[in-house]
Amino acid sequence: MARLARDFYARETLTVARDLLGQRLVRLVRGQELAGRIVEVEAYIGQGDAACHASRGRTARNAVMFGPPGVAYVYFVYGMHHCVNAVTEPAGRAAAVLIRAIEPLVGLDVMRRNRMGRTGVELTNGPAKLCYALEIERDLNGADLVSGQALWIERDRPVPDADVARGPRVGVRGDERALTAPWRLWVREHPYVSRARTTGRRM
DNA sequence: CTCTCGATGCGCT
DNA sequence: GCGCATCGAGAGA
Repeated sequence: MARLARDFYARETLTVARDLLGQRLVRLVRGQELAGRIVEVEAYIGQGDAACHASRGRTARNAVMFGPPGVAYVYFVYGMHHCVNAVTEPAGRAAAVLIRAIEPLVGLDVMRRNRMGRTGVELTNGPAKLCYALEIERDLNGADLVSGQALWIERDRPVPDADVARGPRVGVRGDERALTAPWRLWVREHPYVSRARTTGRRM
């Protein structure tokens, strides 16, 4: 399967987010391939987006968002979890797509071990869960998804418009626009989409 | 099923 | 010090 190229990521973030649905996230670890189909994403769009880590300017943590597209932005949050993004738009514009859920396709036995014996949707139905399953940690921050040998995205099965659902992002803080913008995209009715919490979530 | 709450590291104010 | 782009255990219904 063909890897997504640099120009795929260089486009407008919402377009990239929408087109990432259905594609295959691949991780190579200890010679073993782990892969899953992307079924839920969120767009974080530049310094004007109050929920985007880059909204208050460039720092050591968010630096890769300001760089070239097609690079992994991995961050550590809540003192124990990692989340992974694909950097979008031309260098200088800080934006990225958070990968929130995948459907496991390859290496389920390894993912199960990485998830302490959990199975089914619990393997990868959340942004931190999928990072545990695929062994994605901060050493992959800045990894090149286009030419790297540890993490990349392949073209798989595009999702038709009729199957794409949209809504507000999960767990974000910020201004009214950040809380209400429908920049979370997912595959409608897909079982691996993360559980939308009814509390602790602001809209 | 729903909801609450604690864990825990670190970048930023 | 504060507050997180979260998760999972535990309680209650």
